[in-house]
Amino acid sequence: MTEKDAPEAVERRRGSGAKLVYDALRDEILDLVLAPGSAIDEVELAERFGMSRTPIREALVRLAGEGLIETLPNRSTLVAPIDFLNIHAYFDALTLMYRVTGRLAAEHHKPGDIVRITALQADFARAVEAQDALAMIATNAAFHLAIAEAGRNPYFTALFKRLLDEGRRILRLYYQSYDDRLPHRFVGEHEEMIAAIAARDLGLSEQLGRVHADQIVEQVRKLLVREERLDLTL
Amino acid sequence: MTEKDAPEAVERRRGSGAKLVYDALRDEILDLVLAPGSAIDEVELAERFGMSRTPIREALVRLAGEGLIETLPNRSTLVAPIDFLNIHAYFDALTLMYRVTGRLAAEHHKPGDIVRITALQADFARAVEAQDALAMIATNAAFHLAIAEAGRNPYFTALFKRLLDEGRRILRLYYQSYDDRLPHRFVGEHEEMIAAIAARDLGLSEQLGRVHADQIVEQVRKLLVREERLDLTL
DNA sequence: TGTATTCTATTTGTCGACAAAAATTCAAGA
DNA sequence: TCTTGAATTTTTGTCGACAAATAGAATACA
Repeated sequence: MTEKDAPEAVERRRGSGAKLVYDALRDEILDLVLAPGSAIDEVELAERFGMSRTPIREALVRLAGEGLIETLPNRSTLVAPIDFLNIHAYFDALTLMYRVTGRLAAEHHKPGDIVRITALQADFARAVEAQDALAMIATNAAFHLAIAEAGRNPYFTALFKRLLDEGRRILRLYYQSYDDRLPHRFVGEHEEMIAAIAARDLGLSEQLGRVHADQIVEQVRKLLVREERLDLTL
Repeated sequence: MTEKDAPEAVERRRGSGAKLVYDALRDEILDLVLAPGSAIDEVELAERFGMSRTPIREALVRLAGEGLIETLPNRSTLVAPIDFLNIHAYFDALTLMYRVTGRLAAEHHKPGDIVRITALQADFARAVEAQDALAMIATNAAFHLAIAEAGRNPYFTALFKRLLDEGRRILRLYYQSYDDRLPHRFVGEHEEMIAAIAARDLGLSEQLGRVHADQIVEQVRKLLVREERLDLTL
């Protein structure tokens, strides 16, 4: 039961190793448990998960493919830094995906979709009530991803998923100093979005997506400006 | 020099193995040298490239991350089939990316960009003159990717790259039976796009992107209808 | 003849080991 | 003390081997 050199090692089905490590590392990166820019030690991970380096490396290759880590050839691999220089490009892409997925969801959603989306929205509302920042971030991303999936365009869904992932790291900074009125506003906006999608109002769904995105962008922008000022005064 | 069991094996720098295999397989998949849906044999590839299965597997993991192959756990890995059921989603995404990258290129391009884009357009024009279908496809994709890069949004560029890649396989079918007037029309449209981008006319650039996309979508759609009819008459 | 079951063969996922490359330490000389 | 260069340690990329999982062949049974 107690193995000092393999804390998370358990009996697993063959073939599940890489996925296990991938999921664990992904969450730790997105929740900022692993600091952006910090080094990743393959051997350490192998010991921690109680497996050889082979499945660890497979997980790292997959993470690198999604831009969550960076591998320097023959040298260390790092947790991808948050690129504040390209933050404008990020906001552009995020806003467009909010609009597009909103519109497509209104166009292509099927009966079960609204049920799923509503359930995830309830999860988000609960997290807001409980003031659980990590849960807010995760449930918010799940909610918007469900809308994207209702739009039934895997290309947009994949990009949006990547953007929401990257956003989890930024929001993790944001929610550390959040104004607690804002999440409540998001709850209301989410409900408007669901109604517009259910009513198959393409234009309104897209517009609400844009408004919602602008809301978030504006808040993060304020946060960044404040951070910059803090940097300057140090 | 002659090694019967490792045709492509040569002295390489350490660390280049996976990339070599990745590039080679990627080209063979996109040029339809490897048939969509066909199985991939790791051992065979290892022998062909004269290396062990480890770097081969790394290349396969990366290709799977980009959706170019599909891995069935504990079973074979196959070249990703062309998904004609989702072709509508593909066209939607492609059209939007043509528009967005056109607009952003007009907004953010820097001096060197126009030079690069013009050079790639010249390559495309040459391929059209030479009636070299494979070259047309490759240079066309490179041209549009250069426009995307001038737009300086890595998220859009990455999605567009993936779409253009996937498109290479579809166009490979298309150009087997192409009407030779069409590529010439594309040459003219490309030149209009360059002019609009250089003039920093955001609206026109976006509109030309849309027109260009519609052009391609319409042609591929016609092709698909024809193929369907052929299927029915068999 | 058709179906179920055991056996065999192929293929995949994982492992431990080794060598190349880089990072680090240490020593020598200015 | 600082720089240069050699020696050592650490870390990565690759390899060959083995075992689990599956597919296919062979056999038994109805």
